Amino acid sequence: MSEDDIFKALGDTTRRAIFEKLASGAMNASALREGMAISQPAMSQHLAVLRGASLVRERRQGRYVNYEVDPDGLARIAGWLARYRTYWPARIEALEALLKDMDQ
Amino acid sequence: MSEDDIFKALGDTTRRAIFEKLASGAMNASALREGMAISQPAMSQHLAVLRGASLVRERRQGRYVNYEVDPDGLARIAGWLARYRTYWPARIEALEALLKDMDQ
DNA sequence: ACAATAGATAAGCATGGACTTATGTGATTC
DNA sequence: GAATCACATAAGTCCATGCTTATCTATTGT
Repeated sequence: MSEDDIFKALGDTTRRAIFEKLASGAMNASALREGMAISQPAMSQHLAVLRGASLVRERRQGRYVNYEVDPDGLARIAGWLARYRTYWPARIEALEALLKDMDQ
Repeated sequence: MSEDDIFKALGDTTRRAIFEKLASGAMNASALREGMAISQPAMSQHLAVLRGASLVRERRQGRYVNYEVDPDGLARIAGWLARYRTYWPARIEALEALLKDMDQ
């Protein structure tokens, strides 16, 4: 798991779509494929890449493999982003505040 | 400028290094090359990619071109990241707090 | 034990991306 | 105005990557 792995993993639209789907709830590879014109091996390969970037983690459940968001990858991005905080525009601060409100 | 462009741009170690250098202060392409085993055309091409991702912007100054961090790209990443706030571990919140302290 | 199902892996192919050398363009200096 | 300098662009090469089809492994159900 490196910043290279993470950004490369997210540099693919399909993978970001998969990640987004997982963010709305853990599910197995077959469930992920539903409504996504993507072959079984392709999905498997994408998940492997996301796993290698610590953006996703798996949990075996019988013959199913349940996938879920791995906070580690997200944390790493946040860490990277934080280094450039000096350049964050006011708009981001506003967004942050908004999100903080929404949480409550 | 799309999320694809941004993540793809950052998926390259050399480009992240260039970006990091620029984050420590605006400079022209030649200055950027100093201490970085990279050819002039390669640098120019990397800068073009970073520009295309709104991570960097240029300002012509005579025959020099001064490059600087463009907050737009960073804002876009922050926005993307914010969508998955639910999964941010406590550690990030701590980091955020720390950075907020350091600002003062 | 056997068939079916969920998923991973292998191998091949086609495209994309990072580099190279060579050349072009626009500003500066003598 | 000719040489020089800062940078961009063109064209070619090589490796990475995302897909495909085919096959393998592991678990479940009958």
